[in-house]
Amino acid sequence: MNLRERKKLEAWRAIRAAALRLFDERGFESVSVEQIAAAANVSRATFFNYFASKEAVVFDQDPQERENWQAMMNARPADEPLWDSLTAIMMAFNERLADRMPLQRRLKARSPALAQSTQDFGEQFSSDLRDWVMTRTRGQDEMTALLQMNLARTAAATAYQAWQADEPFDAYLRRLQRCLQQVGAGVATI
Amino acid sequence: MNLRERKKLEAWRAIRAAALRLFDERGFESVSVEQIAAAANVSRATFFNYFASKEAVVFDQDPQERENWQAMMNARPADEPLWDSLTAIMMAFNERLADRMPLQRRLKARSPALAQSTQDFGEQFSSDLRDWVMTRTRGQDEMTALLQMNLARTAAATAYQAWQADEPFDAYLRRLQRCLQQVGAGVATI
DNA sequence: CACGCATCTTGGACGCCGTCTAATATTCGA
DNA sequence: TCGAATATTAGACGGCGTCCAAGATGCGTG
Repeated sequence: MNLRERKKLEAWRAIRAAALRLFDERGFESVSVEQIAAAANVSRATFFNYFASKEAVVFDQDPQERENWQAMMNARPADEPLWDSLTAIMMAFNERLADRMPLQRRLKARSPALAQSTQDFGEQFSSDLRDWVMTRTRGQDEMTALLQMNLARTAAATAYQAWQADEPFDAYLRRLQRCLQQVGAGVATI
Repeated sequence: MNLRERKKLEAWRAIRAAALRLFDERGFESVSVEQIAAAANVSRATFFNYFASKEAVVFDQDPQERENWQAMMNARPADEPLWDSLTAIMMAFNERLADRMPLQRRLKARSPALAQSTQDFGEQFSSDLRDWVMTRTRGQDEMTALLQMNLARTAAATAYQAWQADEPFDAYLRRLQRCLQQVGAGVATI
């Protein structure tokens, strides 16, 4: 790793750390990008060099995390049924969010603007997942593959919605597992 | 209906009509809220009195439409399985979008900012749908109800994603039907 | 009709976001 | 060691979304 690359990663982390600290103290909307930049000892322009928006600093993943999940995807055996791969990938991805998700959730609860934001932890992950699914199922029924991928994401979204304020992160994970199973088994009769 | 209420509806429609026309001519980002307001003969402040954001003017539904789908939801028989109700509601809702969805899609295709926006046609609809589902399944397994609702939305999202640029609206509707059926039947093995 | 009241509209100002450019600083490769 | 590639920065800009106080418009009552 270059000195340049090391510095980049360091700057990225400094900005995000400063931003999350300030957001946690004062709330998302009461902190301006200028204040974040100042706290991280960079200029406002540099902030936007690393993050596309103020919301992105809450949702973007550490650049090194990306390599992790990409490796995880590629490690799935090629002959595994797509849905089994998807559930395994989704569970593993979410387990790794144990430390960041509660904070992100607290911020969302306090700030409507952030909650409304379409952005999500999934943004980058979903993009990579889509690529993986597409190469994994090349030549087969494309829409069904797309559908299964979206179903896996919906399972996560539903478990997240059902996550009560006072519950620990584990409760979310257990619900995610249950949602994935339910979806795989077909719609229940209610 | 009051004169006041009639004027309100009229203003809402004038603003939206002007906005969509301008967006279609010049693209979403090249039209400012000021220009929309001017074209609709209202002030900039009035625009924000009717629409919460520039994106909202693309995605919000006509106030009268809302009564339609609410009536449709409440018309479902109480003893119908939830998933059957959801598929019927989702199909009927989407059929009514025949005229607006192609335009909205064209705008999205031309403007990345709009495409990225988390907003959706579903925004208001989903909120009402959620309320309907919650009262409809009161006392039963809440998470499963939530899950089914989200699955129906995912079916629509997937059909939308698979909608090729040159296809007519009907192709989207047919795919939506197929997605709903597939989800109801359980995940296929790929 | 006349009046006061509620609601809607409007201009103007404000803070902040996100983009851009041109100049400067830093690192890299040779 | 030096030129090329890349990162950082200040500053300016347009536009979005919010706010307020003043004026206009429709409403129910006497």
